[in-house]
Amino acid sequence: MFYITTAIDYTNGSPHIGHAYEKVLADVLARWHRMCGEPVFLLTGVDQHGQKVQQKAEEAGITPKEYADSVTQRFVALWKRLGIGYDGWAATTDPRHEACVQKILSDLKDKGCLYKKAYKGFYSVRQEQFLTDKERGEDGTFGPEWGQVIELEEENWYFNLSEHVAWLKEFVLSHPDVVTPEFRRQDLLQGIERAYGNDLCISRPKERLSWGIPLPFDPDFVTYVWFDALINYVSFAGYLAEDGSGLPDFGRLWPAACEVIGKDILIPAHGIYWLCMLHAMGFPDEAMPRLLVHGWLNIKGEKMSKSLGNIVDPNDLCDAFGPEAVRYYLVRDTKTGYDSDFDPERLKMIYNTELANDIGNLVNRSLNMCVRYCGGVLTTDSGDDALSAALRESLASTEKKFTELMNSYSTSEALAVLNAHVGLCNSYIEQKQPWVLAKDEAALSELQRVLAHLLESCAHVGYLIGCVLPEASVRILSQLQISPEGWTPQTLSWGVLPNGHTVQAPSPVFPRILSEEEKAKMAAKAAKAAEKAARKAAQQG
RNA sequence: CGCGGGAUGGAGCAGCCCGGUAGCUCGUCAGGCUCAUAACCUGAAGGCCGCAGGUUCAAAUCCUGCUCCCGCAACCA
Repeated sequence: MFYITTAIDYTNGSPHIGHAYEKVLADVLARWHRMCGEPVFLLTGVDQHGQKVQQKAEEAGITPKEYADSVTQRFVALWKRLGIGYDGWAATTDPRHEACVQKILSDLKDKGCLYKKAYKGFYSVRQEQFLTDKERGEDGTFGPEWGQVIELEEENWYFNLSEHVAWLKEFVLSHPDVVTPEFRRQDLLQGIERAYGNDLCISRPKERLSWGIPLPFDPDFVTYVWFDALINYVSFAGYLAEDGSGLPDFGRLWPAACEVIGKDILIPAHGIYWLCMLHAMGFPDEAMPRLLVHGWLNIKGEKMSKSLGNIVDPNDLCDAFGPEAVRYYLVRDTKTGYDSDFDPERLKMIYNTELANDIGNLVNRSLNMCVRYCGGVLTTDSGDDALSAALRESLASTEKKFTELMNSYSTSEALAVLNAHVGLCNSYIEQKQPWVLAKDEAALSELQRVLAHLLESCAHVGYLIGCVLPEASVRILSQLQISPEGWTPQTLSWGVLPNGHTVQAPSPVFPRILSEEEKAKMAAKAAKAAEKAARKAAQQG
């Protein structure tokens, strides 16, 4: 079972391109493993509790639940549009989740992992949070942004995090694959060093924050959002679920093969809190999840933020380029684990070159020649030659590399490898010149062989790209008149298109996206080329 | 010396771990082709691989020092 999760998004604002990247990445990986024949469960959702949601709701004059639900709708709509095929939806206001959180809290309290303690410190009334020395200005005072600052003493519940840190360090040291990429694991090890001696406050007094899950053993408090949110990975996998809850069988899913998160929430949330929580709950080392940490999409080298006003709405991109172009761009132009620079011009460039010009055009020209020269009928038993053999070898090694790269989350490199085979096919066409072969009856078998090699390649590429572009994959395969039912990347081998197979006339799978200006430029270029050709023809006679 | 990431032809990146003609995509220029989505193929120009030292027969690659950019430093994907 490949159980993959994403971070659940906080419902205090609209989804942006960064949210979309994480979900697309997870969806691509899920689709890949599903293609490979593994049972897959993709869980995503929303984190609906917490102070910011409560505040936003108050500003809007509605209840926190109403506010969270309205934002949730925007996420759901975007995931639908982007084709995120999730199997479970983790909304933290789901009563089944709340019940699970409360059970876990009770269990931890029974085990002696939780205690109540008074904390005294400076508190900002306006920001509703305790302040530490970090918030002090250079002169040692708290700045005006905090408003009225008072000294406050407050009781809260704490999780004995510090008692699990030694275990955590040992665990992370002895399990190199717990965090991908490796340099993030090093970050985590450093973060762990800073975690010694500090326990985690897991409650908020109700008079300050009412929008949360009440502590089962102390109704004056609600659960701290992270403690609530992290549990989604097990609660929606069926942990401690009632019979008939409709949740999956926990034993089948857990541990998560891949929890996809952003670099900002590795430390301390996932890398420290979450793993220690699981350890406290009694999960053994073998039942710890694996974390895949992705980077950020920056905008022109700058961090995306509301204050800079450079937030990119994925819906606008879908309007302009289509959801699948957005999907392809996100996993193609981002090296998994690292930051990348978001640029709509690059999105368009990559779409036009790799999808429209390379793959799309290859499918189009191959099908067209088959229909035009052979009535759309494929002949696969027409001899062999060195170039064709090389093409078959390229395809086989491409599939092997693609598989390895996808299994190690390297989506960008995997797509590059696939594209390289497409390039070879286009080069093969130039060398074979099927339009010349078609004029020579004696060359019929070679023509048939060339077309068979091209269409077979199109079928394989069209199939494999399905984990990134499910709709385009269907369009390609349906033009090839073939269904990938029963195929897996591991068993895919030469000959999926049988002798005598018939294909249909093509229509562009990836129409080019050009502005009026670019179209004019293209036209000028074409006119120049035509003029030159005419001049040459005149010279020759 | 807080920590980490990065600095490679016009742009974006790979190569660095395991030293030995500097590679890819886009762009530019020239040629070819005409089956195709004004697409495709071939070739060329363009880089003293951030700076300065060192090790070596040989360094983008190893070592030392320095400069600059970006992020993190307990709750923004």
